[in-house]
Amino acid sequence: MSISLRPSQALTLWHSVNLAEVRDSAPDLTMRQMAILLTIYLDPPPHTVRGLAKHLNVTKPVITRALDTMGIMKLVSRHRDPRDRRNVIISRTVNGANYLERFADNIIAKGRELPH
Amino acid sequence: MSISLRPSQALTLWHSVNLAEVRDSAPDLTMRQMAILLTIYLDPPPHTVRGLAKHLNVTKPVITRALDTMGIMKLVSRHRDPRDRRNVIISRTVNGANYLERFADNIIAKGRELPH
DNA sequence: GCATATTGGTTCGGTTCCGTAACAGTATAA
DNA sequence: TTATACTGTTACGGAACCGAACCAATATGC
Repeated sequence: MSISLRPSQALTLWHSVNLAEVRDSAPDLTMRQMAILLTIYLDPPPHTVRGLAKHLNVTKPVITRALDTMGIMKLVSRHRDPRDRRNVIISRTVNGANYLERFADNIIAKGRELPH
Repeated sequence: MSISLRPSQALTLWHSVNLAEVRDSAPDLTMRQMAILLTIYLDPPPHTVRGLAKHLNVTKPVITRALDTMGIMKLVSRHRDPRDRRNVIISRTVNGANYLERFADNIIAKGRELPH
């Protein structure tokens, strides 16, 4: 069940969601941070630093720092892989799931309000 | 003709578009810059620095700096209002219209590919 | 055991962005 | 004319982010 948009609708949808994020100026996420968070929640685990870096086409420190920030926000959690202790497995949290649930609701609401 | 999305679809759509932006690492725009650009192209003119700052709930220098950057990228243009030379009128460019057209096409394509 | 490879993290100098405050130019009103 | 208000820009110190290079810990192959 794909969705069908006209160009002005696509831009208006993007604009509405974006504007809401910018306006309330809560400690919001960078585009990269958001991409990382969504990858963790939408793509099948396990997720590692190296894997995420390759997937997003960015360097490792970008992932490490983003995980630091989002870890403090309790949006993701990290722990060592017991089977190969070099790896760090990144996993979801209840808080992160709630955050994305609210974000999705926001997108849905803006989509519903789209003009002709 | 509003659109209807389920939460997983909303997040997948956002993720796909976001990921494409992050990946190609072209000199991409900040969330704020994107919000400004879309406001200029979607809301009726005229657009001023002060008006945009109020609309986005940010300070004036944020707008000035974003316009500097996007001016260099030729996405927007600035000129003094001849009727009140204190005002700066921000207007669209062909290059900016093309940029947003491609961006909209990207959103539409990702929406079309959405799974059930 | 020992050399090598792999993984995540940290350090470094540099760049960009931020908000506050001060500033220059323009309009308005007395 | 002169004082005041308004608009956009610039300075400034601080914070966040960037990629390259390096480091510590762990695994693998001989």
